[in-house]
Amino acid sequence: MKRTSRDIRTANRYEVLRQIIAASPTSRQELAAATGLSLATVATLVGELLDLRMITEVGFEDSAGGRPRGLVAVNASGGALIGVDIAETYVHVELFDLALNVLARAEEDVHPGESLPEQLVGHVAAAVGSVVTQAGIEGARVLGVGVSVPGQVDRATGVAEYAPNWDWHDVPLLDLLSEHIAYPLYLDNPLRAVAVAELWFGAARGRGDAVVVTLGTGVGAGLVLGGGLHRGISNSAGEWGHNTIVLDGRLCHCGNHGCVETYVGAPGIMLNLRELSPGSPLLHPEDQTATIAALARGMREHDPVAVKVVRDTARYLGAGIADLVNLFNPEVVVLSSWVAAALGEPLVTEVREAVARHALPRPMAATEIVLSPIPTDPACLGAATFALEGALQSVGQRNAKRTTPARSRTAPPS
Amino acid sequence: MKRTSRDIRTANRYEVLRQIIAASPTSRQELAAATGLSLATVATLVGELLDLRMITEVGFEDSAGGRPRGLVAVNASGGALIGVDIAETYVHVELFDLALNVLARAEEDVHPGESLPEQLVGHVAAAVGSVVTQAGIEGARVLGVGVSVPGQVDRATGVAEYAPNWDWHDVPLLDLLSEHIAYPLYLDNPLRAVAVAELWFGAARGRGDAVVVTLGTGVGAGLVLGGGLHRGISNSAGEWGHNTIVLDGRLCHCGNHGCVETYVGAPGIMLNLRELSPGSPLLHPEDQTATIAALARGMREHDPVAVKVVRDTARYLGAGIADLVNLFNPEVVVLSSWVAAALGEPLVTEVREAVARHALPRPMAATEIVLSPIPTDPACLGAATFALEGALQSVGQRNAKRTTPARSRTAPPS
DNA sequence: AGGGCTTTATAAACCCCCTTTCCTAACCCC
DNA sequence: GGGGTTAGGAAAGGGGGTTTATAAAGCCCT
Repeated sequence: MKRTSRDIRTANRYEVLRQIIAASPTSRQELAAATGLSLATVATLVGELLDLRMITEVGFEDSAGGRPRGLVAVNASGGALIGVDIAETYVHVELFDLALNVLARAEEDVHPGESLPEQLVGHVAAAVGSVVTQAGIEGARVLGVGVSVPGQVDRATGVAEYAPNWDWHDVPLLDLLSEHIAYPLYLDNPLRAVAVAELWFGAARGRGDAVVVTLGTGVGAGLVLGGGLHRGISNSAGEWGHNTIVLDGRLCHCGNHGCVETYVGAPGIMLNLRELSPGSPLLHPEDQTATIAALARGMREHDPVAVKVVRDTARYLGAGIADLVNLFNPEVVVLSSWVAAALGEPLVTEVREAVARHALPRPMAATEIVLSPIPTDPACLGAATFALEGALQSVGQRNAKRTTPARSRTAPPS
Repeated sequence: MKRTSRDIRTANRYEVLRQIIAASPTSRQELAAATGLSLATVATLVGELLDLRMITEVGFEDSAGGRPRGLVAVNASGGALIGVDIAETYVHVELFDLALNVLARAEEDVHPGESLPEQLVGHVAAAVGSVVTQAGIEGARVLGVGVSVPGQVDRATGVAEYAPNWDWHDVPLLDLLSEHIAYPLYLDNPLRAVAVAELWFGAARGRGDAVVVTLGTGVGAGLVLGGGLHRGISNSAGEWGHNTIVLDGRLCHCGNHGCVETYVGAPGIMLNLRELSPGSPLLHPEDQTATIAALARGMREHDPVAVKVVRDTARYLGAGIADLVNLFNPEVVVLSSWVAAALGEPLVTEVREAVARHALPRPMAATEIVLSPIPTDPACLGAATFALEGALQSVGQRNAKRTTPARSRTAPPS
C-alpha cells in the first residue's frame, strides 16, 4: 500500500538483473538504454550486484574509437536457486544456477492417498537433497528454495491455507519444511510462480501490463500490472480457473458449474475429446500428459478429431481470454505451462481468432497473444525466481555502512 | 511504467486532500495518523494546499493540556470544478465547489438524431455556460472541466476514439470543446469517472484494491489497484459490460451474444422484466429511469414480479462479480451509478448471496460488497475529480523557487 | 502570577534515490 | 606521443521522507 523510494530501488535492481540475465554479457551502456535509468544509477546497481557476486566482469567490448565498454555477465556459479513444484501427482524439483540454467532435476511421484503434509514434505526434502548432491553444490551457495503449492497460500507466514487436492487447511508448510531444509524458503502458488517466471524470463518481460494464462491441470491467470505481480488483498488474485464460462455447464470439483478449468484444463480437454469421440485412440484415460501429447501429435498429422478438439478448446479459451482483454487491456497475454507448451503455436493461432471474435476491437488491437518461450517447467522456474527475488530484497537493507568499506575492491588494507 | 519519487509526492498530495475533504475540518495530527505520513510531511503538504488556497485554517481544537491543534478545512470557495456527463440521451453538467458540493446543475436533452460532434459540443458549451452563470462564479476560479463521454477515449490527446452511440470515430472532442470553453479540459469515459469518484469520495476511499461496478444504461468495472486507477495499455481497461456471461445468450448491440450488459444494464433489466411478465404495469417502454424506479418501488412493496426481476438480475450480476472477485481479490466491490442507487440495498443483499454462491470462499471472505454512498451522479462527480486531479498535478512542477518566498505568510515585505 | 508540563508546529539535519556534471581513464587514429 | 572519442566513476544537486531539536501556545498547579 505505502510506497517508498526504496521500492523504486528494489524494482530497478530487479530490472537490471533481469536485463543482465536476459542479455548476458552486456555493458552498462546497454543496461542504461534498456532500463531507461541513468548511467550513474546503473553503475551503482551493477556495483551492488558485483559485490554480491551475482555477476562478474567478463572483459571488454570494442567501442568505436573510445574506451572499451566493460562487460558484465551473470556469475552462473555465484549461487544456486532451487524451485519446487508440488502438484497433485508429483513433486518436481530443479536446481538452477544464477543464469537460470537447470543444473539438476529430481522428481518424486506422489501416490494417491499420500495426502498428509508430512508425506509431501518428505518427498520435497528428499528431492531437494538429491538435486544439491547431483549438482555438487556446497550448501552455502544455495541462495534459497522457492516452493509452489496449489491452492491458497499465505506467503508471509508460509502457511498453505487451503489445498483442495489433499484437503489441507492452514498447514504451516514452511515451518514443516524448515525442519528438513536449511536454506531460505519462499512459498507461493503455481499460478503466481508461472506469472513471475514469465515476468522475469518469458514473454511478459519488460511489459507494463500482462496477463499470464496458465494452462495445466489447473488453470489460472496471473496478473502483471505496472511491472509487478498483482496479488490482491489476500494473495489470491488470478484465480481464473473457477470463473464461470458456461452458465450451468460442466460440474467442477469446486462445486460450481461451468468453470473455465472444466473446459480448458487438461482434464477438461480430455472431456472435450471424449465427448467428441468417445472411443478415440488419442484418449489415454488416467494419463493427462499422454492424451495432450497425442492430441498435439494428431494435430500435426491433421487428424480431424485432434484438430476439432483443439479448436473447441481454443473457443472456450478464447471466450475466457476475451474477457480478460476487455477487463485489463493488457499489452500481452501469455499462454504458459505444459498444456500450452504441448499444443503450441497451432493452439495460439486458434485462440487468437477466438479472442478476436469476442473481445472489443480496440482493446484487442492493443493486445498481443503469444506462447511462452520458457522451455522448462515454468512453475519450477518461477518458484526459483521467488528465491532470487528474496535474495535481492535483502540487499539494500541497512548494510550501507558495512558495504562501503567492504566495497574497497581497489586496495585491501593489507 | 517508470515510477519516480515525484509520483509518491503526487499520491501523497492526493491522499491528504482526499482526507481533508472527507473529514473537514481536521488537524495535521489526524491527517498524519490517517495517511501514515510523518507530521513533517503532512505539514509540508498542508502548506502547499494552503498556498493554493484550496484549504484554509479554520481555528483551533482544544488539546488535553497542550498547544491546541490547528484545524484546516476545505476552502469551498477557493475554486470551482465542473463535471460533464455526456450520455446517449442527455448532457448533464454540475458545478462543484472544492468541498465537492453541487453549486449548480444543468441538463440538456440530446434528441435522437443529434449525433454530430458539433451538436453535442453545443449542448455541453451551453450547459457549462449555464452553471457558471447560475453559480455566479468568476471564470477565473474555475479550476477545470472534466468531461465524461461513453466509449473509447484517448485522454492524453482528448480524442473520442470510438463512441458506438453516435458512431463517432476519432473525434477530436477536446479541441472542439476548447473553442467554446476556456477552462482546462480533461476527457475520459464514464466508467473511469465513476471509479475515480468512488476512489476519492466513495466506498473505495482508502482501499488498496477495489472494483467499482458501474450499473447504468451501460455497465463497467473500474479497477482500482494499489490506490490508483488501472487504465491498461490503451486506456480501455474496465470494459466489463461486453464480457460474455451467457454463452450464446442475448444479442448485444456490440454484435456478440450474452454480454453482461444485456442482462444487468438498464435495458437488460427491462428485458428481464418483459420476459418474466410481458404485460407488467411496472414496464415503461422507452423509459429506463421510470421502469427501474417502478421496480424499486415494487420491491419495497413486495411485489412478487419486482422481487423476482431484481433477484434474477442479481443472479446474473452475482455470477459476473464472482469472476471479478476471483480474478482480483479486491478489498471491496462497490456497486455504483444510477441503477444501483435506485435498486439500493435490497439489490446488494441479493448480489452478495449470488456472489457467495459462485466465488471461491477464501477470496470472497476477504471482499466486501457495498453500495456506493455517493448521492449524486457519480459520473459528473468523477469527471470533476479529473479536473481536481489535474489542478493538483501541476503543483509540484518547478515552482519550488517561487513558492518559498511566496510562502512567507508571516510578514509581508511592505 | 509565574514556573512547569504537555502538546503542536516548524526548522534543521539526515538518509535514500536518481540525475547531471565534471573529470579521469582507456582506447583509437594520425 | 598528442588529439579525439568513449566509458566509468566521483561529486554535486534536487526531490522526497523521516527524525530530532526548538519554538510556540496552551493548561495546571503552586
